[in-house]
Amino acid sequence: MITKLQQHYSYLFEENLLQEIANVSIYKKFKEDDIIIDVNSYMVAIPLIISGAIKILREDKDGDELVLYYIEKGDTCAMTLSCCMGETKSKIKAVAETDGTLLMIPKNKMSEWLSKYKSWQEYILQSYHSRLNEFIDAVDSIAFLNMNDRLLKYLKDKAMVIGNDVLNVTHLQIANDLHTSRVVISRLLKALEKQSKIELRRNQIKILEL
DNA sequence: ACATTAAGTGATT
DNA sequence: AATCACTTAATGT
Repeated sequence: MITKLQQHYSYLFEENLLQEIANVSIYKKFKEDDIIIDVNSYMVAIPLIISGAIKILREDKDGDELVLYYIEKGDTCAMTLSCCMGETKSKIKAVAETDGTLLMIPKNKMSEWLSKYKSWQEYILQSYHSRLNEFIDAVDSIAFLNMNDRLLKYLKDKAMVIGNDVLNVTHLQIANDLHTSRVVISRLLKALEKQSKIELRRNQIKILEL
């Protein structure tokens, strides 16, 4: 496992820290659509993603969802970090976008390393920084962008995290992620197809140019 | 052949 | 942009 760590994280962390991570963390595999973190769950460990992608979404009391952003290898979940610090419940839900693997780091270690390792401290800070930016983007797209632009961003993000421009999703799934109705998505997608930006098939969308 | 699910469309608010 | 009502197309049993 230490070798896998070195492959993906050696550019981020010093050798001692890598070794310590390897010693205390738990290696986990996850499959597409697995729920990594659910709302209102207490965090006992923070995830460090080795491979695959996870989407972070907000869920209201009716179970309506809204995708905030994606995290990939080398990322961690800033929400979890803040939950670990404050002993609060998770306010978000994390669902696996693809199959992948991650490390769970016990939360007591995470604060211990903050003072012990400079690289860890920088990583956590930088992680907060980038998540906050993505969060602002998400807010922007809801507040200022029309549905068409949100859909474009969604398709782009999705293609990027799975590293493929053929997406296997239904219009209904997209509608749920963007918190709108299927009919709206179908119409917008149809319009995009007419502009030769995408190609539509059942359960599949191929991205030509965005 | 029939049922189910995904997608397309016009009309209305 | 959302909702309704309805049609059409694809897919599974």
